[in-house]
Amino acid sequence: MSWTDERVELLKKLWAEGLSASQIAAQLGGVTRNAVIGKVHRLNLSGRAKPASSTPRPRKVRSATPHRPASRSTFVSGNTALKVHAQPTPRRAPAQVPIEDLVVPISLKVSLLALNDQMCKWPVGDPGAEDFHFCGHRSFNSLPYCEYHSRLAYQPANDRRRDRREKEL
DNA sequence: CCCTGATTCGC
DNA sequence: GCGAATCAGG
Repeated sequence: MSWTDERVELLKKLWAEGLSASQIAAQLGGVTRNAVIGKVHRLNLSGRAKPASSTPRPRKVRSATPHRPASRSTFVSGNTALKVHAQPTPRRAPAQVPIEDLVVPISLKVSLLALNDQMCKWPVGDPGAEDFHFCGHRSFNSLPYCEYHSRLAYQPANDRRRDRREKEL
C-alpha cells in the first residue's frame, strides 16, 4: 500500500481526531503504526491538540452476555413426583408469618380425582402407595397449595436457614 | 506486559 | 519517501 492522496487525507483527519497511530493504521489497512507515525512526522503534523486521553487503550471487549447463573429453581421438599407445575411467579410466600406459627394442616386425604382448582395439591405419602393422597386444604392466594405448603414450596431456604441458626443457639 | 509517540537509518 | 527497529515513557 502506498500513501495515495486519499489515504493521506484520511490519515490527517484521523490524526486530528486524536486517534492513535495504531488505530489509524488499523483503519487504513496495509500499514503498521510505525508507518503511520513516520508519515505523520514527514507531514509535520506531529503535535496534536488533545491526546484524546492519556491512555485510551481499547482493551478487550466485554462479553455481550455475561452469563448469569440461572436462579435457583423452586425447591420442593418431600414428594416431588406429582408436584403440580412449579410456578415461578411467586418467589416468596406473601405471608411473613413464621412457618412454625402456621397450623400444619391435617390432610383431608383427597384423592387425585377429587382434587379441584381451589385445593392444595401437596402430595402426601408415596405415590402408588395405598394411602397416597393430597393435602386438599383451601389453596392460598391462587397458588396450587395451601398457606402452609406454599411456604414449604416457595420459601424453604429462609426457613431452613433460620432453623439451623436456632439449633446452634 | 500492555500500550503510546519519537527517532534513527538502511533501503 | 518509506517504515522496521528501537527508544522512552504511561
